[in-house]
Parts: sequence; structure tokens; C-alpha cells
Amino acid sequence: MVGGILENQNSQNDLNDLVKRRFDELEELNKKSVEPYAYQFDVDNNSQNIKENFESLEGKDVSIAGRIMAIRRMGKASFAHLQDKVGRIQIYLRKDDVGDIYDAFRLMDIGDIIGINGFVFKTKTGEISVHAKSLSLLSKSIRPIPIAKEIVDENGNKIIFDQFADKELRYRQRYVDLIVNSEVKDVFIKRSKIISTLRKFLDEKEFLEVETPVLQPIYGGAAARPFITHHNTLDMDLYMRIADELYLKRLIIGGLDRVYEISKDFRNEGIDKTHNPEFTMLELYVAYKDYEWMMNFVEQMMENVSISVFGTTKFDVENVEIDFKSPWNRISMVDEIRKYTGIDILNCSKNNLLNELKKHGAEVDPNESHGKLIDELFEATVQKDIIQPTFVIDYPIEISPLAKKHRSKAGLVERFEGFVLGREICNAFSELNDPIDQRERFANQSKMREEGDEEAHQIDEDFLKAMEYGMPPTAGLGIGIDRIVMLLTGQPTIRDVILFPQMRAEK
RNA sequence: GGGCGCGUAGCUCAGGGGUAGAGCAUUUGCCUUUUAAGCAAAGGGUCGGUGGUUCGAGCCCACCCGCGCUCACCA
Repeated sequence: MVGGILENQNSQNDLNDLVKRRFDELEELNKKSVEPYAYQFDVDNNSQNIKENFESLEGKDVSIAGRIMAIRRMGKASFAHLQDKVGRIQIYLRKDDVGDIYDAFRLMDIGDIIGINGFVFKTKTGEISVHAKSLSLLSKSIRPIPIAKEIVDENGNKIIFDQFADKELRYRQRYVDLIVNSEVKDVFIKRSKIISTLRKFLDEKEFLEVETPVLQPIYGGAAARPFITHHNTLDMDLYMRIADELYLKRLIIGGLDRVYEISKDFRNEGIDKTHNPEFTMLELYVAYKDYEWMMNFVEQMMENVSISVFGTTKFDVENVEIDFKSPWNRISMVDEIRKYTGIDILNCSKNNLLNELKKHGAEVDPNESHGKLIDELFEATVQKDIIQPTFVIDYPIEISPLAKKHRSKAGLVERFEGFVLGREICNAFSELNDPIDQRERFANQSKMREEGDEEAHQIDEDFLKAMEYGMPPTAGLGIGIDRIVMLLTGQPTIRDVILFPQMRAEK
């Protein structure tokens, strides 16, 4: 009984005729003893390879598998398009050639996954295709996919009709998005290549990839609100990490000298174009180096990734050409703000800053710290005008509690951030390795916390203890992987580079 | 959180107080090199939800839910 099957389906709430019909087809296939969910199928070729090597493959047998994306039935013969991992190819089925299975093919739909054995040929109209000798149903789709028709015009441009475009559904049902919108798959393949290239680059430079706790009793390494969770047996609250900085530095203290981690970090803050509650960060630490060394290293690394993955250092992002060729511009935060505003941020009153911020249309909270206001002034003036890759160097000490004091400039630390198109893409410093200074910085943070700054750092006594054993001079770097992928693949929002972005619960 | 916008068939969208529409997809029939296949016919809707106004509500009003854009916040 079809009704019986249906009642046991979770999907019964959104049953409609299209789904019902497919259940009926399952029944029919059953009667014909066609197994709708196969165990395996031997594949020895793919759509792209067949098209690229048509001359040598013409007339030869191939075995391919994929999802049916279009069917054109013409009585006792049919054409269909099969989509596999790398593209689409047309298949041709004739009752005379495939026999009884042709009747079962009538019960197959767009969305079903099938395997084909057949020979390569070109149709009258010139499309490279596979003429099936046999067909196997590998998986029956019981839910219709939002299929869009596509054609390739005479200029080779793909034209898609009625493309599945509802952003909400695309993010919620990424599996459907991936099936139907091929450019989505390309972005995530690129993302994977970017990450594997970074790994390879770091491995070649003798970095050790490590894993540090996601669940931390004290969160640190960044200024952000955390997610809180609870361990039942230990009966203690734990925080999801907002950064892995303090653990990686413990490893530097332990003598590992060059470490990196590609980590999911979690921040309990707003969601927008450039923020997802969980995101991917690359952090790396190098003993005996400083931030000058790190700037050169970032340039090398970005150039390497650009060329390895994209074959160029030049990218069109939002109609602007960005060039990641080294060296990048280097500008001083203090000098640059002076150029824009005439203000010397190191020798000015809080009121100067507040007034200047108002002048630039920023809403200001007079309770913010001096350093924070400087940062806001920078964002409101200099940052938006930075287009090409640029290092902004030497930040105020108050907003950099883990960075080493500048060797010659009072009130500043040896820190830089990389900016492209007005967006921050990395953050690095000569790491603070003086345990006494570090304790003072934590004490300051603690004070800010008491004054209501929820994002001020917590004091991490164990980290201080570690540093007291002696930490070598160290250069450290954090790069937001999602934002790098956005830039390099030209995606406008972080959700387009995260497979399953955070969404509100349905209903 | 604020502002603006959106939610109608599986998909893409029209319809703006008076019998719920189109294209694609689906079903039936014909069709053995088609290709947005074709020809002929058919089925498919809680018009996001709840309440209200009205003789009558996809349509007007209120609230709610979800999404998008944007501002704020935020590495």
C-alpha cells in the first residue's frame, strides 16, 4: 500500500502529488524487480574527460554515473543529461539496445541517480554523448529537485532559466544548491584548494600542524563574547574558543618553534555579510621572529596561494582589480590618522577623539577607552580607503593586550593588520613574551571588564605561568580564512563561502 | 536591535477588493539522433500564520513567523 508507506514518512507533512507519484513509481519498480537503491556501480570515466578526449574515446565503451538533470523522451528512445562531479553529458537510450530496462527508465525522473555503460558518440547536431548499452538505477529520488533548464548559447555562455534562487532555501538546503547551481560547487572546491595550499606552504616551511582545545575553561586570545557550554561530569562551565592564540603560544614555550592550527572559532555576536558565529581561522606562531619578518611571510604566503590556486595574483573583486603581488604597502596607523584628521592620536585628549569621530558621522560612546576610540577613528577614516593589500602597522597598546611593546615608539605595540578593499584580512604581532608585562596587561583588561567591557580579556593564570617559564621572542599571525576565500573567489557574503551558514531555526 | 523590502503551484514569477494565473517541471497519448525536443490533452494552491475591516480579502489594516538589503553592534 502506497498510503501505508507514505504514512511512515517524516516527509508526509509536505507530501504533494509530485512526491506521491514517485512513491507509486517505487512500487512499479518493485514489481519489475528493479532495486531502486543500489549498493555500488563501477565508474571508469566522467563527463568532462569524455568531452575533452572525444577523438580517442569515440566508439569506445565507458561507464559513467550521475544524476539525471534533463530527460527528452521520444517514444522508444530517449535522451537525458547526466550530471556527475565534474559536469554534464548527454546520454542516449534506445529500447532496442537496453531491452526491458527501457520500460523501467520510463519510471525514472529528473533527480534520480543512474549508472550507464555505453559507447561514446556524437549526435547529428554535434553533441558528444554516450549511447547506452545498459542502464542501472542507483538511487531513486522521491523529492523533486528545483530543476532549471540550461542552454549554452553560440558564444559559449551558459544561460539558465528559472534558476533556483531563493537564498534562504539555498543556504538551508545546501545539498540542493550544490546539485542545481554548479557555480556554488566551484566556490567550495576553490575554498578547499586554498586551505590545502596554505597547509602545503606551511608544511614546507617546517611548521607543525597542531590541535588545541575547542572547549576552554578560560577563553582568550581575542576580544569577543563567547558561547558558554557545560560539562556534566566535571560539572563545570566551558567556553567555545574565540581564538586558539594562548594555547599555540604555550606550545611555542614548549619548544615546538613553528606551529599552526586551522581552527573553527566561535563568537557569540551579530551575523552579517562578514560574520558567522562559527568561522575558520588560521593562526601560526614562529619562534625567534618579529612582526617585520611576519609581514614578509604574509606577502609570500598570499602570493603563493594566489598563483597556486588561481594562476595569478590579480583578482577582480566588485569591479576593482586587486593585486596580491608582494610587496604590499605599509603605512603607520598614527601617521595615517594624522594625515586624515590632523590629530596626533598619541598626544590628544579623549575629547579630541570624540569630536573627530562625530565629525565623521560615527556614533560614539564616551565610556569607550582611549585606544578603542583610536581604533574607531581609524575605521571611520583611513580603513575604507585602503584598496590594494596594505599593512597598517603599530597599534595603540590598550587595544593589543597580547602584543609586545614597540621597541622605539612609546604607547604603541609591534602589531600589524592586513587590509584589502577596506576589509581586515589578518592580524599579527611581535608576541608579548615578558610575563611581568603580560600580567599588567591582563590586570588592565580585568579593570576594563569590571567597568563593563564584556569583551575584555579574562586573566589566564596558567598562560601566565607558562610564560614565566620563558617564552622565546615570537611572531604570531591570525588570518580569517572565510574572508580570504571571499576575496579570492569574489563572493559578496561570508554565507557564500560557508557550506552551512548559521540560520534561525525554522518555525 | 532600527529602517526599507519580500513571502502566490515543485522552480521562476504575474495578479493590488468580485470564480487563483503563466512558463518550466509533472501526468496521459503519439513520437528510435533530440536538446529550453515537438504535437494534443490533463492534474496540481491553507496566496507564510493569526486576528480584523468588508456583502465579499493574495489584495486593505494589526500583530506574529521567516528571509533579503541596509544601518548599528562586532575582528
